[in-house]
Amino acid sequence: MPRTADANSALREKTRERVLQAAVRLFSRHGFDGTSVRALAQEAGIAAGLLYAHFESKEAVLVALMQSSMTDVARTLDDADREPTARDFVTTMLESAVTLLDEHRDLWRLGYGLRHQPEVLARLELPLAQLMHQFHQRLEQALRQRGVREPGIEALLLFATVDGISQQYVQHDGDYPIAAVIRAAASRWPATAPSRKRKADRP
Amino acid sequence: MPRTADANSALREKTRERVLQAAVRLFSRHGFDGTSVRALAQEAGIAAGLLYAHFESKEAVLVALMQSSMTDVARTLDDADREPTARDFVTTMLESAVTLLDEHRDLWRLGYGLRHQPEVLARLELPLAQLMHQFHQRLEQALRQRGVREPGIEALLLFATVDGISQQYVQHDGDYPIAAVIRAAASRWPATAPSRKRKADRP
Amino acid sequence: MPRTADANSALREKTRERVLQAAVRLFSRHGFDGTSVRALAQEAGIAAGLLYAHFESKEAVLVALMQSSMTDVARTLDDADREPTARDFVTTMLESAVTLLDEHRDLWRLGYGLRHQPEVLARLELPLAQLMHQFHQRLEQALRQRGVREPGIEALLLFATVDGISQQYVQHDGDYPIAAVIRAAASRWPATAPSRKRKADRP
Amino acid sequence: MPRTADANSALREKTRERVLQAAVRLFSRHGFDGTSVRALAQEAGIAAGLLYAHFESKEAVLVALMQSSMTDVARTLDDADREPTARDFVTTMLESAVTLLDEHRDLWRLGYGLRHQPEVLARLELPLAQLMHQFHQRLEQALRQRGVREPGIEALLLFATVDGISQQYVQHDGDYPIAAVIRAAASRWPATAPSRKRKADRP
DNA sequence: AATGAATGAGGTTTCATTCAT
DNA sequence: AATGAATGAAACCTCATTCAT
Repeated sequence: MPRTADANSALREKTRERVLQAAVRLFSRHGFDGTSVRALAQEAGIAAGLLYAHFESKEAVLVALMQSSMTDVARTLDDADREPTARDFVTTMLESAVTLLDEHRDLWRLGYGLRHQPEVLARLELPLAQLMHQFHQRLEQALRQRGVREPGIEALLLFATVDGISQQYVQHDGDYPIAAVIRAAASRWPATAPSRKRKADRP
Repeated sequence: MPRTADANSALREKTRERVLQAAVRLFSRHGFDGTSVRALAQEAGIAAGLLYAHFESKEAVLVALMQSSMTDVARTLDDADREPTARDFVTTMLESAVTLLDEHRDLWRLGYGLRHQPEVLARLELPLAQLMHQFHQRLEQALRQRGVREPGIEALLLFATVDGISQQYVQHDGDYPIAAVIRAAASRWPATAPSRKRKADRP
Repeated sequence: MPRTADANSALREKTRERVLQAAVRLFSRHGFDGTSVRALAQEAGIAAGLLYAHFESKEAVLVALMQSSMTDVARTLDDADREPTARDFVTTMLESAVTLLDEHRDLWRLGYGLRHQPEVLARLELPLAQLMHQFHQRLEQALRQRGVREPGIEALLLFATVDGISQQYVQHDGDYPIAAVIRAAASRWPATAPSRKRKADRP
Repeated sequence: MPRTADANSALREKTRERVLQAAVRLFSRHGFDGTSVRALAQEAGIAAGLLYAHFESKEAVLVALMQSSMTDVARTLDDADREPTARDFVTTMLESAVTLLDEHRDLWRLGYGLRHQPEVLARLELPLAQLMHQFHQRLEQALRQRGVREPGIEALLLFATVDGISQQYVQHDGDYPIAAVIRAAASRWPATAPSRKRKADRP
């Protein structure tokens, strides 16, 4: 009689997870092309062939990885959106980003490396541009609601700042005075809540 | 009968240049591993074998490329250093960076892609960390001289901001309100010159 | 509690049969190497591993198939042997062959494909040459008994003709005027029964 | 300075030819799938990689082979078409076929093996059905001109006979009384030239 | 009897690099 | 300086087969 369906399912999940974890580690260090499937399988502790029972191709592993990273992004905004003032918003967003980076440092390093290769991105069919657009929209809206003038431009600047700080933080790998930098960055934004006018309460 | 030494030398230089230009284009689009020597030679209009008369290896082409990009960075600082106030310093540095990016967009894309792969960087023997350290030192010094408090932290923030804006600018490929973003970014920095105290004129 | 031995045995037989049928279909279309065990198992509706409870290897499936086809051949001769004249003998043999081909078209296609690869045949250990020799012997004997002169040569010709017609018939897959061709082929052979002389009754 | 264009061209041609010859030998013995590219290259005396400078894929080698074999077929008909009577036509066609088979025995063995695998043929995009149709048309026309009644059916029979004899001949590899079989086969066809009526000279 | 996860050898193909000319 | 045929290592992936359950 076969293994129980449950046992099988657990087995599959475990292996899949090991592959993904090995992939983050190796891809982020040696690059996607610099990581052979054999090396990947070895790091995951499985036979090379088995990888293809879980992923269609080496590329599919990368795609799975990046997709999981893309859903993570929105969280920083969700966290920040609870703050009333622009300054707190920025602070929280940066702190949330740092938490994220601490958890998934390698995954993000990988993403940063991929971002600037259009043909590669196209092959992976990741909706990156679309995601960034949505992110910017939400940023602009958040800043407008907190009384920031020129929220479109300011959103771009904030995005760039968060992105820049994040990359520096990831790159310095430990010895980066992130708290102080966050404080300095946030101090550039107004600490006062906007006068309580929203769409709804116009006279 | 041999060509004159001069003519030969000029030919060499021309071919070398064509290879480098082809390399920026292809590496930045398809990645280093995604570009075959054959494709590179074809794009440069030469036979594959000839490439090895000019470069030791495919990797050496990449190294030559990155080195040329690294020397460029200092220019933004040189330009900015002539400005008296922090705000003008930031403005000029960003404007200078944009000029640089306009000229060498692909080269920078390539660099951004490489930056986060430690093992790859190690193989290329590029003194990236060292360069970034120097750059930070100069930034800190520049800010201190212009009366900025906590110049160490502020230098980090400025670096991150310039880096973030640059990447966004490169990535948006044309439709980025760079002037407005620069203005917004610079507006965060003091517009007044420091009281005229330099090293020399302490009592 | 175990199933009864009978039920088990019937199950085994059914599964085995399904595998064989799936194998004819797939092997004949995609070739032996072009058919994976996985695909074979799927077509048979069983798990890949189970195949090995019924056959030693993928090759063993092929061997079983070909053996079953080889025993079939003799039937055409058995059928034809009842006819008194050479012409009827040929007619019946061809008609019997057509019946066989209609029943096992794919199996024969498969066999035709294998026939000309000596090293493959050797690996399968099919006594093909031996079988063809026996077949030829019986043909020669049959023709001699029906008064055909040079029965050895004529047997070769008859064999070739039956073989050629059979392959054309299989290949045309439906639109082949087989009846007319059989008539034309048979018309080449004498329609008279031999005078009732056998070995024994020479003076 | 590069090799002369001529020298290069000769080099290429030589290598290509060696690959093709190695391919006939190996494919015909072990089958297409049973022959690895490595084995093929070794038999051809070249490095495995070089094969791909001459052929797009292993499959392309097979296609090149089969194409060359297909042009050969028409020759047997050209030869036979010079004969005035049906019997001589058949004799010459068979003799011509034998010459062909002697020259390209392995190539034809290969073809016979491929013929019955529809999906494989489809992938190779060989116009086999079309070719066989043309061949049949020419046969029918030839027989009609030589006064054979029911030339359509007779052409099919002749085709099958030639095909059958050819395969037997190839398969017996030496010890086949081909001359006698040809004589026996041809004796079935009328030895008289048709009364000299052609389309044009009807009253 | 039956399942399907797992293995690891071997398949085709690509590619950086060398070398004869 | 320049060519492109040739090499051979290594890449990705498939597959027959085994094995725990």
